[in-house]
Amino acid sequence: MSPPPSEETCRICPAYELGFCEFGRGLKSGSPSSPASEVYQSVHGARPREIAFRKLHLADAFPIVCFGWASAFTTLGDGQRAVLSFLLAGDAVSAALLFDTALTFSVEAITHLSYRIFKRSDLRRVLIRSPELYERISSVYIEEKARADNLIVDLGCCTAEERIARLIIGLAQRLVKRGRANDGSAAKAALKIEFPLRQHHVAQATGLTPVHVSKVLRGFRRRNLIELSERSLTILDLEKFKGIAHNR
Amino acid sequence: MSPPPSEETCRICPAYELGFCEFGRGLKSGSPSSPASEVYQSVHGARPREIAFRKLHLADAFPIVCFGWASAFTTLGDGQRAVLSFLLAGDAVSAALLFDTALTFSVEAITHLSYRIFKRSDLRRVLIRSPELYERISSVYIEEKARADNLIVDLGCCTAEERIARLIIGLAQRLVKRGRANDGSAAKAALKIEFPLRQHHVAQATGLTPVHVSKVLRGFRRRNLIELSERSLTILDLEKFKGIAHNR
DNA sequence: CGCTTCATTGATCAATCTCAACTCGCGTGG
DNA sequence: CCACGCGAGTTGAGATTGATCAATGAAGCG
Repeated sequence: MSPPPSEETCRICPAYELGFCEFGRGLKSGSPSSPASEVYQSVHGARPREIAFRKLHLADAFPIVCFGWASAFTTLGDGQRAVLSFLLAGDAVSAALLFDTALTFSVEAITHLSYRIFKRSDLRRVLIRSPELYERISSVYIEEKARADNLIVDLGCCTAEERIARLIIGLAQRLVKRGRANDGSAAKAALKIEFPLRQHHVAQATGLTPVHVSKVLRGFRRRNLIELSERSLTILDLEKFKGIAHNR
Repeated sequence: MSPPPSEETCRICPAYELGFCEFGRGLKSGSPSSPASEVYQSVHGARPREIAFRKLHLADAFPIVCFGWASAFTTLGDGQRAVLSFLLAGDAVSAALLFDTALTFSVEAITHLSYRIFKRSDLRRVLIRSPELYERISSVYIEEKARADNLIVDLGCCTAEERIARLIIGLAQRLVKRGRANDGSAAKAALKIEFPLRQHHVAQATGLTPVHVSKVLRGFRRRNLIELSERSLTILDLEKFKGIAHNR
């Protein structure tokens, strides 16, 4: 069932020409000693709905997403899933994997996915010598933690509308930062992004029911706040939409 | 209003005799070069309800709690608070402070609090040379992140009863691990811990209303699951109580 | 002694869930 | 080519959880 790891999927990786990927860019250009050559890395792929990594045990690997979307989730006793975060191209699967072999969650491909696996042991060795890489990894950790804390606040304090709006805006901002969507500042009002998430993904990430997600999204559409079709989403009125997300 | 930093509060720190504190133990004993002496650290205190650290900007500091309980929280636009975690003696305030100067949340003392502030720049320098310290800091990060992820799952999937039970059990386990409460394995059934949290703390940490927390706790007491008085909490039937927490 | 914080309790309200039925599109096997 | 099943989304009715509002009492503290 699992597809052969293919070089091909990785050629369409948006960061292919930059080096390894978003993350690995620093390895290639930055430091004088060019530590990139010391860090073994291999390419892998996964199809939609395939589990790329299972919770626990993951040997000497530090994987980074190069193309596609994935969800990091845990399964509860009754089979219910909780999504901890969505992984986009350029995201490390987990900063914790630099320090520990055990992954604390599972990863499922949402779209076709391609990722590279670096060797943790190599990476750690290089990390000590390369201040630039050290900074890069620090910022991976910091952003990861900040997003987790943010989600805690959302789940603890926000209504369904707010949670969903914040999720969407958060994803949009991450895409904009990576140049995968044009900032609303130019077109002012509208902001269009790819959006391969199903409603059940949104539900699992916001702690809501798929049924309720459907109703809230329909509400957004009826109020002409967003447009949603063909796996892409347009925020029609960015200001007003942010207003919903930042109510409190 | 802020109390003078007092050496005295720190003398009753349970880890006082071990070195600096739970965390600093490794600095003193482990490495041959005894890097402890290189790391500047100062002692501080805070009274109940005092804000020990405010969100953003915190210079060259890496603080560690030596005595007491504190809450790490963020304030929303409307003044509402969300508690991200409770800090116990031996906890670093935030692993992120090793990498970045900005604290992403505020910290309020719940009980009388004493903490030590290490210099991040010193710590980082030592960190590179000392594998033991490196491991220690790694585990701080990993546990911090695991707890955050865990809370996300709780808030996303659990009922009020489950959330509160899980919070209590989580705190009990942390105290047991530090030898601040005797594991239920001996006494089998009951487990008594210090519990300085007010119901509004529990509410902010579980995303519930203080009113509802009161009702749930009363329910626990009426069913003889817990006993709660004088700032201490006893889990009367650990098995049954865990059953409530692990329903899903 | 009076103020503030904390906890409790009941009545009512609102947000979200649950259940169920239905549609649509798509891929598969006959 | 068609029938079928499956996953995804929609919609409505009713149930439930937890929020809100309000009143009260107890405890701690200056």
